[in-house]
Amino acid sequence: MTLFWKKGYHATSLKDLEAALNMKPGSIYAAFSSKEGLFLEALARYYETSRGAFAAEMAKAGSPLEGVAQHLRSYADIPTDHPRAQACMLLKTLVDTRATEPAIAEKSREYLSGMRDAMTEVFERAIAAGELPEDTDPQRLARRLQACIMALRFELHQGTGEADLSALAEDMAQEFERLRKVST
Amino acid sequence: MTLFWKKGYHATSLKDLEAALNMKPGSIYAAFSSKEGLFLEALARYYETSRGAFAAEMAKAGSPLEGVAQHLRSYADIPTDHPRAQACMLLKTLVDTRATEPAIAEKSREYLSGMRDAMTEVFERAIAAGELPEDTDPQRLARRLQACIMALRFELHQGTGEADLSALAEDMAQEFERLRKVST
DNA sequence: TCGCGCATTGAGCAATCACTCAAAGACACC
DNA sequence: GGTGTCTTTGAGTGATTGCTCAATGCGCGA
Repeated sequence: MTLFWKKGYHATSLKDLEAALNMKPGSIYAAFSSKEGLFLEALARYYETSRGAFAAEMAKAGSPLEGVAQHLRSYADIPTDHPRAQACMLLKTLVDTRATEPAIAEKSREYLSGMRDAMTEVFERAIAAGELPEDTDPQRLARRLQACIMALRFELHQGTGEADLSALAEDMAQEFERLRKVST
Repeated sequence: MTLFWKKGYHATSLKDLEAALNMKPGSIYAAFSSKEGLFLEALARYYETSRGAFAAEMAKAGSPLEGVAQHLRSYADIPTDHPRAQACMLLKTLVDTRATEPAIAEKSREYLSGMRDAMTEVFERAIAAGELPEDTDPQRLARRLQACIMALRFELHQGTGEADLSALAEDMAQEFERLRKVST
């Protein structure tokens, strides 16, 4: 997964995979049936761990909106040489495969939508808890949050310095905090 | 340029390029010396026309901040089947080549920084015109604007429907309009 | 110890990759 | 028409691609 994430589907060769998995081609094909099959399993693993980690982070937070703001700010703390300091694998994959590998691209879209669902739930909880007004559209906010996360991760990918990155994360976090209903 | 933009550096083969340019391999190498050379020229063209178009759009707008908001909203009007209805070529390139083609990745970063400079100028004009407070940081706003544009274009890439897209663009546009200094 | 079922091996497949170069063609000037 | 210069041509280069399969190794019950 790490290798595919770093190099992308097209730029990763079977030679690379043999070395990374310490398996010979025959074994790889016995287990995954094709490069595409192996990639799809790596992508599924990425999706599941990402979604799980997001849910866990939200559960730990003091409130839904606090969790969102905290999550956005957390991207500023990732060191530039960390393996997570690059674009979201779902974004990379969709960009890499949309024109050439429709099956993989479709899965990416599906997973992106799944992540958005997890975000929608957070905003629904915020509404239920009275943190956001009743007439808030949670799906719309989820898309906005996802847009922020994609952009932040792409900044990581670019290698943007910590100061600029935390300024951007701060702006985004405040954008969501400003939505908080003034307690009545 | 269109072909490279659509398929990316790795997924575009010389065969594809021969067909698109209607040139035989020999002529291509006489003119561009390598696939990388040809790609870099395509990327330079993308950068120059993008930057030019952005500057022209800003010049036409009633005020700097109006221009920014209008530009963001304009992404919602791009039809899904349009060639521009995909991620920014600079983003795609950086994502595609960071791990494998350092020279190309570096050029992408340079161009992204150049685009950000153009955006910084717009916010500087907004400050000079009294549209934004004197203590505003134009570079910080530029990075925020670029983040929004990257995210919007990636939504286009995903194939997000017009309704969701214009809702997102609207949220982003208002975010910048809200910065406007209340006239004193 | 033997035989059986299953996983692993890695040389090698056809296809494709980016790229080269000797030969033919195109064009301007006299 | 002839000559010199520059461009275009496309078959062919070796390397690499994703992938196959007969041969071998291994673990386990009898």
